[in-house]
Amino acid sequence: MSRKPCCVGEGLKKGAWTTEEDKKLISYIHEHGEGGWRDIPQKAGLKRCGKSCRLRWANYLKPDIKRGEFSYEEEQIIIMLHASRGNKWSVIARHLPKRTDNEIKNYWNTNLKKRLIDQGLDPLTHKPLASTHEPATPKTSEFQDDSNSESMSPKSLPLSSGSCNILEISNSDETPRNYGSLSSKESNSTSELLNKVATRAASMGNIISASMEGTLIPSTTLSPPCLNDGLSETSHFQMDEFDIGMNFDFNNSEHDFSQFMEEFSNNAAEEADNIIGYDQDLLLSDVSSTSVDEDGMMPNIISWSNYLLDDSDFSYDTNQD
DNA sequence: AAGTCGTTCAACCGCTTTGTC
DNA sequence: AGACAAAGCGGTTGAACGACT
Repeated sequence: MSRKPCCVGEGLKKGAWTTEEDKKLISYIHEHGEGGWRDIPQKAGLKRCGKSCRLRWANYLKPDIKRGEFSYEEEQIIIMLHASRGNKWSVIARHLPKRTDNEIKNYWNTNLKKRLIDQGLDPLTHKPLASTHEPATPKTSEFQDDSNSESMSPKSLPLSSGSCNILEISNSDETPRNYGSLSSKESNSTSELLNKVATRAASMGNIISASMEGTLIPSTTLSPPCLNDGLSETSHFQMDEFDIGMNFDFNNSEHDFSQFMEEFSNNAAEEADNIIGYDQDLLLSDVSSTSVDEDGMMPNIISWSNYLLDDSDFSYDTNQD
């Protein structure tokens, strides 16, 4: 009665695919279409299990897959979505057309994760490492699993005790990126700055997440999830029970994002300063499936995240030094 | 030149979810 | 409702490669 394992068979090949195998698979799928993976190996003359065929096709051979370097916008979308969704690679992949979840996952683990760590941020929570003295990883929702992978990863270790080496941020990455506003200042106020950054990221993640889920509702008549079209009047943002607690007139500004975020981050940062163990549960309002207005979301995510990481006017109080 | 080490990423593994009968 | 197959998903592995000694 036990279920038949799908990939157990004699003479089944493992490991890297040859071009010959690729050709066979492509040719078969072109002729017969996707699906019926269990039977494909036999019919296509491949000594592979069906699962392996499906993965090879989905992650590599499929014609509409975009490969190669990730753009800056893509990186920021990944960071933003990861802040709100955690390791939901397939969810993140849905917002990066032509990228596979596997590729995003790899890119996160090999690049973005390290970059966050270099910035003194916990890649799990997107909060400053400096402020998380105890491994107070929120044991709720999807972040649990990654905590294990954190401890096992030799690549993600350790920052010099509690100090955030912010001056290295822009140099740790060969690609010129506009992190200058973060890296050009003295490091004494690093913790405070990073707290703000992390708070922003987490809060932005909240907003994006809520926006995608349709739970971001202004107390006025704005209808979710569209952020850009609906914000025609002063909107008071609220997510379920979580009241962001601010009003903003999106029409009355030349720099919507900066002003909104300035006000928003001040609010959030104050709260974060006062509340140790910023309630991560607020970030974890994941839903099983997300219906997203792609047209509405993409420009917003990009511009919002651009603001988050790019804005050279990032408020920074040097008097604290 | 040879050995070591670190990084990357395709592929695998095992579990979960979804669909069908 | 339950059993089963197929597909989806996320964590992990290991081969390949480049940098360094």
